[in-house]
Amino acid sequence: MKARKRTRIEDIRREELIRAAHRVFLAQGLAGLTTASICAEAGMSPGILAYYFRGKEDVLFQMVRYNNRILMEDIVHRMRAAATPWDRLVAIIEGNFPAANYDRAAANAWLSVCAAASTNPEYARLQRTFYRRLASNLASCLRPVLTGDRLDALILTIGVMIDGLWLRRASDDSMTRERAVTRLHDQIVASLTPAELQSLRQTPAPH
Amino acid sequence: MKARKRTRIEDIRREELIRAAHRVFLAQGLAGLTTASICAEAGMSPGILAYYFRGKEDVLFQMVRYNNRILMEDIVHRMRAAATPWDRLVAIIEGNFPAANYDRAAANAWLSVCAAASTNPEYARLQRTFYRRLASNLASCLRPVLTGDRLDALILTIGVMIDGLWLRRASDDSMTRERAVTRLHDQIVASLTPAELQSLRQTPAPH
DNA sequence: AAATTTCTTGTATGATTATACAACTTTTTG
DNA sequence: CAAAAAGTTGTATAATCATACAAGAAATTT
Repeated sequence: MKARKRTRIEDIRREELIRAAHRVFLAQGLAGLTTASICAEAGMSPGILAYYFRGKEDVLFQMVRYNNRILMEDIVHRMRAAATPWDRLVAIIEGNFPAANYDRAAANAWLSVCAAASTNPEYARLQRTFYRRLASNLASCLRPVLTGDRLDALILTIGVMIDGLWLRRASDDSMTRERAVTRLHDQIVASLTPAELQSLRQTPAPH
Repeated sequence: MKARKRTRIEDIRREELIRAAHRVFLAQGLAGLTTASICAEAGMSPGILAYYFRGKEDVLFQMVRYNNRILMEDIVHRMRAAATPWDRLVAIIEGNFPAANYDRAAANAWLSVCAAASTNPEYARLQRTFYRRLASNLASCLRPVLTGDRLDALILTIGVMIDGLWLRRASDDSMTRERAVTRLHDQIVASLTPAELQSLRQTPAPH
């Protein structure tokens, strides 16, 4: 009983703080995240952070994990609702450009994590995990029609273009979500033969 | 005589400081750039910076302009040495992945500027100028065989992939320069018909 | 309800860092 | 060479911010 209750409150506060950090993150990137700004967003006193976390870095890291997790869960959810491999592919693309979020601020947030990954091995590991999952999701859609080098190549191109389109968003307001999704969409269509494409659109999705 | 001499020393110091800032930048990204680190790298006292610049932001901004300028000059130089439009295209690609520089640190540097662009309109303007020049260089290679939407689409894909491949480099050491260049190269080949490709390889470069 | 544990607050401390500036040195001018 | 101007130094100052912590409030236990 004692251990249960303590654990529950601890978990609640930790999650509140992580979610508050995440809101600040999406609005201002890693640079806007100060101990004070996180606690203020959560409606708590600045001292509380040290009580529930080892320090600011601890919150930041868990917040980025949280960010990647909800992104990935959303994508998996979209994929489950898709009937064909092609629809699953579209689900991945649209999930990587959330309608409510494709803006300068979110681009900044994403880029600041990528920049951190080049310095901090823990963040780099997180990013690689994210890319591995993306690659695995893409492979599950494309394997019916592609194998070997062509499969690897298209997976890399798609992943790289997703990042590149986010990066472009950081400085170019004319890069709308629609433009990004369409460009990626068309590029994939152009990378497949009509027969391959038709096969993706007709075969039902696996399990 | 008086004005000449003063201007000369001013220009020398300014350039020394900008170049010093650029070395720190390539090694540590924008985050590593403190007034002290710049001046130490230049072998000067920390106070000197305020004498020749309005402040730290002033140096940083001019340093990024310097960075973009030498990058673009290198690309133009490579393009001049190319005989066919195809070779000019390869020159652009290779110029965007300088052999000596495609590493984690440089990726961090580049990303930190892109992240800054999402917050700071001046940096955003700089980036857009850079992309516009890249697009114009690509167009000069591709216009012999492509027009309209297909031209625009390929230009966007190439630009976006360059950035995406840099971004991937930040967290993935297995993303070598060769892999990046090859992927981009192959993607362009796959986006053109054999006839278009042959035309690019045979037609001599304009002027 | 008293004692104890858990939780929360606000502030103090120390580190980092941009900037201003007074003092000093070197170069230029007359 | 003396005076003035230009260039350079090192430090003082003030701002920002992460972290530690003492003190107090709330909840739980006995």
